[in-house]
Amino acid sequence: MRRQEVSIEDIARVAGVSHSTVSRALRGSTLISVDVRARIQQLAGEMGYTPNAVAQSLQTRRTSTIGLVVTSIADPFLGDVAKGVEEVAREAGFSVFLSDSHNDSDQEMAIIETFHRRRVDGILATSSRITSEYRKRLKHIRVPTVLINGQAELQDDFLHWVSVDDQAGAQLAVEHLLQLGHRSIGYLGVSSRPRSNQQRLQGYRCTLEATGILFHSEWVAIASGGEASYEEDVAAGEAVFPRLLDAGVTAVFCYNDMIAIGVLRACQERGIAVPEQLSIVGYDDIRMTSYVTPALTTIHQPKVELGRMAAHVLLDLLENRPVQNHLLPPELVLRGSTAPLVPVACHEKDALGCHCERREESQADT
Amino acid sequence: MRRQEVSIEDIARVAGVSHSTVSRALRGSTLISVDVRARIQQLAGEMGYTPNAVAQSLQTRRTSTIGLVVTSIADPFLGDVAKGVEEVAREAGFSVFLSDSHNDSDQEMAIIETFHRRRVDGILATSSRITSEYRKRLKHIRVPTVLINGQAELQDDFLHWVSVDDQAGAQLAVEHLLQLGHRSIGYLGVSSRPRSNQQRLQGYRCTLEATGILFHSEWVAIASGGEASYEEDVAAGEAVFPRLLDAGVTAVFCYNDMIAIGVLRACQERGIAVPEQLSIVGYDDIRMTSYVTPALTTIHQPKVELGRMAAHVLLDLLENRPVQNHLLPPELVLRGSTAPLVPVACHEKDALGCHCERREESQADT
DNA sequence: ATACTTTATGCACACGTGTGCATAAGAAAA
DNA sequence: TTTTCTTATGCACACGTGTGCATAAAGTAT
Repeated sequence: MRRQEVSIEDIARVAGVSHSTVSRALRGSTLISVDVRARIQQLAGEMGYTPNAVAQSLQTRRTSTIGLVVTSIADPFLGDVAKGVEEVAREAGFSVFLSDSHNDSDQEMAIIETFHRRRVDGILATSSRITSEYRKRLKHIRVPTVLINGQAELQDDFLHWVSVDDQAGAQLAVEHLLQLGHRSIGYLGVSSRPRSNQQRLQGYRCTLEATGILFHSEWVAIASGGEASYEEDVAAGEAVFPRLLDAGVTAVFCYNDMIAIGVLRACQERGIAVPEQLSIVGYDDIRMTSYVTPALTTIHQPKVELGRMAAHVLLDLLENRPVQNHLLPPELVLRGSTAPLVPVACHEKDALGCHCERREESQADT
Repeated sequence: MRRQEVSIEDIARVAGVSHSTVSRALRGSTLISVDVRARIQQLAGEMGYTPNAVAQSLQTRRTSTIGLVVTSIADPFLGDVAKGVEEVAREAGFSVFLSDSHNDSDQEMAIIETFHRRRVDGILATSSRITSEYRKRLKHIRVPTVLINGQAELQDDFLHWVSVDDQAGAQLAVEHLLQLGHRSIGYLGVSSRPRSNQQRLQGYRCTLEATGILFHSEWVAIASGGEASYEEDVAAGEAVFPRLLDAGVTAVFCYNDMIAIGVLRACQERGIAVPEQLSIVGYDDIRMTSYVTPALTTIHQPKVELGRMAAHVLLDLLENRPVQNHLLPPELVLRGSTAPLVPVACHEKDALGCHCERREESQADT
């Protein structure tokens, strides 16, 4: 039923030569005389020859293929990363296997196993939480691997990585809020992505302390979520935020943009004006941040660049070029969810101050 | 450097049998005696054997691999579709090659060529604009192909497809607006995705005419965009909307959610209250629609389901099962961007009517 | 004991491509 | 003409796996 593909053997038969000659001619070997070479190449075109990459892979022991594991391809953050990866890979003649782990370690290991079975030349994993047996297995199969924004501490020399500097990002966020005059700044984190959460919390804490502000544990709340989905993050932000509010913060730095949107919602429900009464800083700079009201001030992660960089490191690794890990700098993006702190004695800024009194009335529905 | 993988030949040597016996034992063939079978399977585990899928593919002439072409993996719509595809594929033991065409026909053809070279068992293409030479080539290489929300008219019997019913979606949108009392309803479309735009326009027009409303060409505006990116759509909506406004529409049905957000922005700039003064309906139901203000009423496309369904059709095709194309039903999702038309003489609905007076004040910042 | 069936295994080839080595053909040198 | 060197080509094997067929071993029926 399925049409038989034409092989170099078929071309050889028609041209009256051996398959070796055809193979060499098609690869442009100078061993073959120019006229024969030209004739065979033309013939290949006419006969509609398409090289069989599977056979080539078996022979050369290289598949020109990389595996990309993501925690969720429906996550726009990872969509951007994947775009960068695919772009660089394709340019270098590589194809990309994509697989979605649902942020589950077991599934991720199964995916790695499949990739290994398919003899991918290298593996890229995003936001991966690498367990110890996982690491052992990776070490055993010896497939070059690069982690993107990895969620594990890495001391092994066989695992490479490219990440955005979480601590620096947190510092940018907190410094921005400090500069606006805020002194009671909360942090709203998550437990489902332990490492980056830890890093951002660390950056938050250090920056505060460097300014001489004592660390208040009640200013920090960690939402214990499951598999890190979109809707979950919003709900988590919405649910956990009141705790920080009770602690009296005037600004919140959120683990990511979706959490921040959750906080934004909680504020809308309670009639808290953003940014007049509360400043909010998100993290990631997903597209949505430009379109919510108010638009979110956030920390930009270079997502596509992250993917590109990781792919480059992996390709270098495959060519046995020297490589090094990369820590990319995040950037502060100013939008509309942050504003200067209104002084307690508000004699000069009465236009803003008037919001404070009617905090509890502007609530109606639900 | 790279460790040598263990092959069935290696296992055979250790077990003192031939590689054929190992091959059969590992595949659970009853030709091999139970004890030998068990011993070999155990041995394979101990030696860390991982079957070489490349060699298997060469032999069986099946790669258990499908190629997925998307116009942009950074588009959250396609991210969802990809998720559905990957899910079903993996469950069936298939791996997915992902490639991004940037909505460019030439690149898409190049990708198809690569997929063919890699001998994928089947191809899935999303939102693809299939040119005639493209179709010819697909027909020639005879790789089973399923189109997802394809942008071309299809009469060939070798091309299969799964789509969401655009015309029905448009009908839902327009009927909803009619029910709210609107009679001057605009359509804001795009030229970069001709087929679905045409279908939605058609549904819009038919529904209006079925209600006895004449078609006004000045109620329709088509934004002529380039490669269909996110930001472009918003800008297009924002730029083109004034034309419809001048035509006097009280409601707009938009080609997609991003266009609708563009319209929303234009309204904010001009101090037009949504939904009190203008109703807006989007299309796609991307996640963002829940988080903008007001939240967008829109037409939901079952994105993940679309991917799942397409993958199922493709798998059926590969198993030579009878298949049929699918037209999935869209759904209307009611949110906050649509409201009843305020009657010209507004004596009964004064709660809404009062908004009309302060149209021009509610604007402050740039 | 012989002939026939059943069971378990190996041999050899196939899938399509790449490449080291031998060699035939032709050219150049003696 | 013979020898040597160059150039172009084919032979044969390799990559790792699956499978039709032959066959050895063991069991069963005559």
